[in-house]
Amino acid sequence: MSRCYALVDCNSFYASCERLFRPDLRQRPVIVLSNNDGCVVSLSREAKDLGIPMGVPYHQIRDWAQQQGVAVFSSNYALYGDLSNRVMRTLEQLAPRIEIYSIDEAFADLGGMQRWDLTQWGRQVRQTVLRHCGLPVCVGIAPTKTLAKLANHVAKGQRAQGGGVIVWQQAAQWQPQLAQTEVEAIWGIGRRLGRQLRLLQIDSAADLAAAHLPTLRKQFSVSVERIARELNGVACLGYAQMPAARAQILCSRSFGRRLTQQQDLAEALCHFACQAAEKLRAQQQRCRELTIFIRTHPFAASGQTPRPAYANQAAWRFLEPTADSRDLMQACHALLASIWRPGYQYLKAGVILRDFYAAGSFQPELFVQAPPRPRSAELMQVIDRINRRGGAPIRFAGQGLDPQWQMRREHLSPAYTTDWRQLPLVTLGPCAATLMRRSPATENPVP
DNA sequence: TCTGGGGTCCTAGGACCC
DNA sequence: TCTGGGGTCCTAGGACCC
Repeated sequence: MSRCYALVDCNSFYASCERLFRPDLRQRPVIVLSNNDGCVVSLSREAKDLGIPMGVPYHQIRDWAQQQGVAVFSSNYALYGDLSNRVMRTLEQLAPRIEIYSIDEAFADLGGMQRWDLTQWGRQVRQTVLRHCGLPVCVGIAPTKTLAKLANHVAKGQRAQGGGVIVWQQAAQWQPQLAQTEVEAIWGIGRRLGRQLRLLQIDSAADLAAAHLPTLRKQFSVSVERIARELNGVACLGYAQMPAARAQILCSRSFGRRLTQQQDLAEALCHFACQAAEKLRAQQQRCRELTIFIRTHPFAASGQTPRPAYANQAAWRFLEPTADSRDLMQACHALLASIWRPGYQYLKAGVILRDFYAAGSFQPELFVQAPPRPRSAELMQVIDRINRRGGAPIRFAGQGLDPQWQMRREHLSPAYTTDWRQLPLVTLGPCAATLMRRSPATENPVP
């Protein structure tokens, strides 16, 4: 049976989320910043039209953006994560099965639905998600994931004409588009590969589709060969309904300000370790390896006022797999002591967990068994349950009481959908409903 | 002063084994 | 004249994605 994939992708996802509870921003340019208010990572249509580039450091455009009346937001992952869930639950009702690919997009498996009016199906998806979640999406449908991605990209460009849905079932439908698509615009071809492909006169998606497959594999990799096949309608990328358990878990942050004390770094690392442990337990696993890394500013040595730069990492192997936050924190302390160097201004640190085992699946060596922590699993379970409920979380003293490394989020919007205290208020006027929200500072409703 | 965080997949090369 | 070869496993690093 031939395959058929739909890619459903939210338009300007973070910016759209911010706008959802701020109808006053509906026609205004909106941008969302990365952690620490570093770079621009999401732009509304109006902000793109102003020419703000994706990924630009915010400080480079701050004053200008203010003059242009751009609404600026810090990343609010509590809000985006919750709205993403609502979108995915909605899609599950509209498709036989979906594969969640990222926070704002999902593939739907439409195999067996080829005789349907797929354009009509795509329109229904757009309408339903808009009605249930208030978020605009575009839909691309094609026989392979790579083509569905491209169809979605085209649909985004055409949505002004009332479209937003592109369906390709025959090669004649997608071939004209391949000729117009730059090779770097293909899913899986980045800047580096693009440059190398262009050296071989492969400039467009059509060129890649027509390229000699064994040469592609030899000169690049099997991944590039697969992309070329997919552009010809031959599905190489399978469908994964269940998200595979993560093979590694990484928790890291750039700090809101530089850290110079070992104790502050230790607290940050312990905090990341506890976050990572929570994710590990959520996927019912234990890990045998923990890596920490610390580093100064990457541009420290080359900046205007050069500072000494330092980066290092170290790994710990547990005798037996563990998911106990206390084991991970102990390892963090030991590892930090081995790579800590005084006299540097540290900007970033992180914890990586690897080498996972399901509980009970590990054969310990006969004579080297770690002394078990009594009732470890039960304790962690209770902590996770309490922390999932929201409100004040349970934390370990090692995470610190007054973190010195909190990130900068000067433009954070309320947690409209995940915190009772920040719920938006709606007051009904004589003619129209006006959306209100509480000001966190005063608890008074403000428009 | 100011440049994110969290992932995956693939390959090359070294260690080790028989 | 001339030092085996083939296989597996692991890790580091590169490239990509959102």
